[in-house]
Amino acid sequence: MKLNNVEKLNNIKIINIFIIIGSIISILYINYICYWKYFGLDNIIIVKPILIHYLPINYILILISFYNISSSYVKKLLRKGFSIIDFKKLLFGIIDTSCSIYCKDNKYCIRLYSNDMTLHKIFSDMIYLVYGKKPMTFITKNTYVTQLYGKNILMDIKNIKLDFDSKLKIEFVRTIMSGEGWITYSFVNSSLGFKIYPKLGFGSTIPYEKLSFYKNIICETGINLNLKIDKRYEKRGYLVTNNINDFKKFKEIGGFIEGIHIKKGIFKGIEKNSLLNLTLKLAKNSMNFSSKEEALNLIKNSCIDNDLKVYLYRIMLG
DNA sequence: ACGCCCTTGGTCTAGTTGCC
DNA sequence: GGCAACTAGACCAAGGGCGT
Repeated sequence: MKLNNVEKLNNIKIINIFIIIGSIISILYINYICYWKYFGLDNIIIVKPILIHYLPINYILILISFYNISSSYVKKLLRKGFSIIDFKKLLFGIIDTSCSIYCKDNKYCIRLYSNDMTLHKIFSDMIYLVYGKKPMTFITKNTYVTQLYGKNILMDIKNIKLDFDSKLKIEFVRTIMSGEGWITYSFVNSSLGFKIYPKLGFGSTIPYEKLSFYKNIICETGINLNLKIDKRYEKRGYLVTNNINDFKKFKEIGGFIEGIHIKKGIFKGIEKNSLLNLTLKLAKNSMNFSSKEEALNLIKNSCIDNDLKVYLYRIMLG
């Protein structure tokens, strides 16, 4: 019997559920023989240290299984009824904006660079779902790299006809924004103190034609990004807005994919959605700070609190 | 004319690319 | 996978438009 890729993903989930149940049973059993069965008996001294030694393994297994089950974005889309063709279009967005293609001797290497594991997991899951290939992810000095050799995959994706219904367009924008989108602040020292100006943008030193293409698609979801040319390079630039209505609209369509973090800069490590939510919160009350440090501390602490809440909420939901 | 604040664009360097 | 060269992804401060 040949399983299709959706069935394989579901089987991985079932295996992980078994690991969790098995781990919980073994923890309960170990606790039972350590603390109840042998409680008060002489051999507790021999039995207890050996068995307790195995306890962390069970907890680690549970954590790994929860992590495996919760690679949720691709599965959420499957549940929403996204087809293989839809996933191919999303892959086009990821490959076209976030990946590099290295070609030599008629071999095509597709590489995704990012220090955010969530994006790698989504990319790998999508490739596996659509083409049945598991890309290899490895760590280099500063970042993770996911790569696969696949001329056929590349040709197939490059030739895909890019037409979207509104549901797919929104996920397309969320996907490319999660890879190449950025959110940050300008800190300006005014007479009233330090003021912060949020910026929501896409890409950097991207060729003009490609920028126009993505500007239009993003615009069709109600988010107006302005095209800025970086004069250091020939017809290259980025998209950016500081209009809070565009931030609101982006939040309305779902914002960045959950779990995507800022790659570098002063906000490195903060979840992009946390900063987006905080920006919308701060926009309601114009805030001045006595120093840049004060502004930075407030932003970072608020985002870390929010990340923690989201994390605890996810654990509660299992 | 003044000053606030949005916009522009130069600069920096960590992350990415191309080659091995 | 490792490494050197290069550039993508911000960062930051000056310019200039606009309201008073």
